[in-house]
Amino acid sequence: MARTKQYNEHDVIQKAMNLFWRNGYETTSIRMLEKEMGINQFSIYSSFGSKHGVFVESIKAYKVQLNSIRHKLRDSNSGTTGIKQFFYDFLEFTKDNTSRKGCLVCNTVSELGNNAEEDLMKELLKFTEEIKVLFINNLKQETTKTKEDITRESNYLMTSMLGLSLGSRILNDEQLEDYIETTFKNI
Amino acid sequence: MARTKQYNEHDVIQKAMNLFWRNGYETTSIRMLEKEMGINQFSIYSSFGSKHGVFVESIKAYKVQLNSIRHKLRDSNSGTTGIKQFFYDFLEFTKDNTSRKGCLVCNTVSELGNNAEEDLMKELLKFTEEIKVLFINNLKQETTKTKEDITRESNYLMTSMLGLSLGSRILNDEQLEDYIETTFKNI
DNA sequence: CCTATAACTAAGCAGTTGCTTAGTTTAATA
DNA sequence: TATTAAACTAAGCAACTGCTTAGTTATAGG
Repeated sequence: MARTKQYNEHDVIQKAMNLFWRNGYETTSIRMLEKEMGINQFSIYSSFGSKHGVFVESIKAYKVQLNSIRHKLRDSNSGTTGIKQFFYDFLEFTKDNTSRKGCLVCNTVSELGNNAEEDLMKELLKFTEEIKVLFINNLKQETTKTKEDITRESNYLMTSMLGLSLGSRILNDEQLEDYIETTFKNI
Repeated sequence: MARTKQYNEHDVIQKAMNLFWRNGYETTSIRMLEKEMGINQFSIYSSFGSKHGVFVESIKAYKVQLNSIRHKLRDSNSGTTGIKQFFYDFLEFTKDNTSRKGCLVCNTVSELGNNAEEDLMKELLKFTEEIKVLFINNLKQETTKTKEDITRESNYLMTSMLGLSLGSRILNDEQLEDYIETTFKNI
């Protein structure tokens, strides 16, 4: 016996996520979110509780969006070739007009660092671990690799992704290709 | 015929730099700088003009501080071995008690991204290019490498440093060692 | 010892931050 | 159709932002 919401929570979080992705957490104000999400502050707070709450939901939405390339990696059966393709897929994924905006999770880890709330940081690092597990599974497809190789190379690849994320924001296509091609010469 | 400054501009910038390094640019407020630098806002503004001005001077101070390991790389004559040592030296350089705080330049590029003032971003990217030149000079010491190898691998190493910077803030020593060792396996 | 001038203090500026709340509108149900 | 509870609007809150300025203090040179 009451009014119905005039917005869809999923839709407005998608818009919030894109704003956070472009600007980072701190630089994105509630007023900016209001405009981008197209709803009043009251609605933001009644749906998500706080700016932090909007961000947590945005991170969840980001993970879902990343599933397109994550599942491709999960389902690939070509060892390191599949991982290399994931690196290239990621570059496509982060494209934003002329430039790239990196990985939202990596950007956030970098921006908030030790100042991030513990729960949030835990969630962000869990995400990087999940990617690493996918790397491990693909590395296992390479029959020549020992257990030690796989541990070492998965740490290598995960950290390389951090470099690719920041690199994607400031380097040109040629430099990025050099990076990816050489990265996979070592494994 | 007037009073003398009660502080040394070099000293207070050193303190400001450490605060920016730990917290990032946006999170560091003038009030925090006041406390850390031990001088009044008036003095900050009369010496450096603006918060941005304090930051620019802090970046300069950072570069000087990095000279300790940068000159070691410049003067090394052992090809990729010298570069690998630079990676390890960097880890030592960024140590802050138990954790590491990454590279101030990389952190800033990541935080400010496209929102950075053009001059500042130019200065930051110039810095990464300078490091790349040192990599190139060391790669040239490897007589087997072609010109194309050197271009490709210098782009690779420069981007790998970005990964090391962010990685240093969130990974443990074992993971970082895995990363560095694999990075230099085939180059 | 004066005096002029720069260094300094601390209060205050307008604008922004995340968040709240009093009052109004809407629509599903009785 | 009337009721009622949630959705909504917009004004406002205290705390903070970068920065300024009126007024005080200290000191190098005359």
